[in-house]
Amino acid sequence: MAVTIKDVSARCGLSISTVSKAFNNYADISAETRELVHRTAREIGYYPNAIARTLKTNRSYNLGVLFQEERGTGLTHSFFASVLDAFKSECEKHGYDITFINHNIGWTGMTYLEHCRYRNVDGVCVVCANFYAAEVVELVASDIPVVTIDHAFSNRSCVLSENIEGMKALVAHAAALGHRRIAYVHGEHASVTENRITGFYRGLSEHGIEHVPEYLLESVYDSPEAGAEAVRKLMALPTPPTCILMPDDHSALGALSAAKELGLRVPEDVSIGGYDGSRITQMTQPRITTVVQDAQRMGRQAAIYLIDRIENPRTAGSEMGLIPAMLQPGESIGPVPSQHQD
Amino acid sequence: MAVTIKDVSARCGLSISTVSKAFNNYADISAETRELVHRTAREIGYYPNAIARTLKTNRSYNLGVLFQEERGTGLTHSFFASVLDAFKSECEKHGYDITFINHNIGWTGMTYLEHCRYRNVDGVCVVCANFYAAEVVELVASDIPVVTIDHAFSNRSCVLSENIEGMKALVAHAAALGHRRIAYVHGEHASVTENRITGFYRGLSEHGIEHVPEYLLESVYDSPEAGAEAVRKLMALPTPPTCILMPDDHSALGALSAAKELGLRVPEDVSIGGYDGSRITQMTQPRITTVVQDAQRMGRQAAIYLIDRIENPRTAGSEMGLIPAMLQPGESIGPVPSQHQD
DNA sequence: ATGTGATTCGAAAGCGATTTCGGCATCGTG
DNA sequence: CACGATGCCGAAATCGCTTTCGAATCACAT
Repeated sequence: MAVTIKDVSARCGLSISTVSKAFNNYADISAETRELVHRTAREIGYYPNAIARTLKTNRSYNLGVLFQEERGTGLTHSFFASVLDAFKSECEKHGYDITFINHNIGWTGMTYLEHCRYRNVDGVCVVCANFYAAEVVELVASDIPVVTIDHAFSNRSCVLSENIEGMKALVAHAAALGHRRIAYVHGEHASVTENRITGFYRGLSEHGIEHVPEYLLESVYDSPEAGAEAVRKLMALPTPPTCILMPDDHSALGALSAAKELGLRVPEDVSIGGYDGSRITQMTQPRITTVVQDAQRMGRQAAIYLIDRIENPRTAGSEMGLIPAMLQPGESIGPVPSQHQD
Repeated sequence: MAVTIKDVSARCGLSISTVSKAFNNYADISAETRELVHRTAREIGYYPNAIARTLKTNRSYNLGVLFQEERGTGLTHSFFASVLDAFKSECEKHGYDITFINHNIGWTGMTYLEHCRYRNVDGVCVVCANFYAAEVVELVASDIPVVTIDHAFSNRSCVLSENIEGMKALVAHAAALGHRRIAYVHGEHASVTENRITGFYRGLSEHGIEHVPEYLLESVYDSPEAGAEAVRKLMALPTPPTCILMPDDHSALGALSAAKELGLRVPEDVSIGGYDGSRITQMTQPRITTVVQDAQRMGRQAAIYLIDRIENPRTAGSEMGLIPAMLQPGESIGPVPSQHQD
């Protein structure tokens, strides 16, 4: 069915080896024969079969992408979808395809690492997984080139969003508008979360605001419902916060609707902050004040690091890309209500 | 580096063939040796290499996914991301991995079909492409099993959302609330669009509403900005509509903010309808009345059809899955304002 | 003993490519 | 004219696995 190298060799009366070498730009092929080979290849629609080539060369031009699976939201998470999209585009530019890595393929109980070997991927991008899981650690510690996003392993390349600075900027913005009772609803345990909490603390102290333990609440990323619940709890405190920073934009949406249920106007009665900078923040009323993470750049950078590591195993070291996050003021964080100023 | 079948054969003193046959459940292997092979395989961490197996059997257990690329929004489109997510999960259950198919891989100008052959995919799911493009037609007409989503080719399996019924239900909902000046802002040319327009017309006529040409406007899917612009145009008409149905939920968001800019309350002054049933519709104020498309089920069904076709090439015919869409009432479509009733 | 059938295993070819190494012209040079 | 150098190409091994077909063994009936 498919046209193979044999067809090309037969058609131009050359050996298989010669055709192969013509395709791989070997020096011992004359310009004319190289031209002949390429021409006839084009005529009969020949492309070297990636599978056969991989078997022989051990280079698949295929990259693995590891997405979290414990929670359902893999691809549907807009931030990670953007990262993946950019990663994919950049990979394609360099001739790499991508495949998802998982650990429940078929009946077999393959680990992530085993799945990678099974498919012969040249490298893996760990996008959003539980970085503390044994299986992930095993993969990262293996000889397969790895790049991680939003988590740093020693001796491996990674791309990080500037979470500390981003969070500090958000707190500074709120403080500049007079807020001193600032609450932070954070997501689950992860590097990202730790860094944002650090940024939150630093932001507070830089503006001489002392931290109230009740104002730090754990919630779940990307869950409007959990976000709404957190807001209800906070507003039920004896002295509720005047500004609530949420783990992400979807949670902020949940916060907005919780506020409405409570009869509170945003930002007149309470201010709400988001994180991520997803498109929806610009379409809500009020527009959500958020911190934009440059997902496109993160995905692109990850691809560049990974491919560099694959193609230049000696020279390429483990790089760490810090991608700046930018405050995007909306209307959901406003001046502190006067009766609340202290 | 990697452990091969040879290692297993050496370790248990059996030939390579025997090990292979033990793994593939051949009948001429005794229960004891089969057990021995599996045990030692487990001990030294052996998994058959997918690449080598593919080369020999011409079955890659790899499925291609074709996403639109002309516009940037591939993975970031929430509806398609959901479809893909479900497709992926179902495939993994059956032991298939998935790879993205595109036509600008590296420097080579491969067509979609060539890319599929290059990677030896067992089948392809065309999710959101320009179904009229020559390249796509070529792929669909080839011998590679194909399933399409939201577009039907003769003699190929497909999964369709019930767009006509969905749209009719939406119109009926608006009509029941007294609306007779109903506008429809539709997306670009595509089967989906045609069907929804058909549903729109039918809905109107079923309720004895005559169609006003100015009330049918073309916009772009998933573009709040374009949606907002369409709303501005509609509301500038001599007799503006009382209810505007948008191509999707994101566009509906754009419509909401356009209405706000115009000083119109939703739904008191004008009603807005969405489509898709994405999560955000439940978190806006007002909540958006929309039609839920069961993206999960669509993706799952596509995977089932495709794998069936691959694994049972004789018996499996070309199936057509119609997935019902369901009206999800929110608050953005309300009763017609009294001064507008005619 | 011999033949028969069932059971279990191994040798070897081959999937489509890459890559080493050697062969054969051709050519310049002493 | 001989000889080594150079340029160009092909034979064959190989990657890790599947699968056909024949061989070996054993039991059992003849």
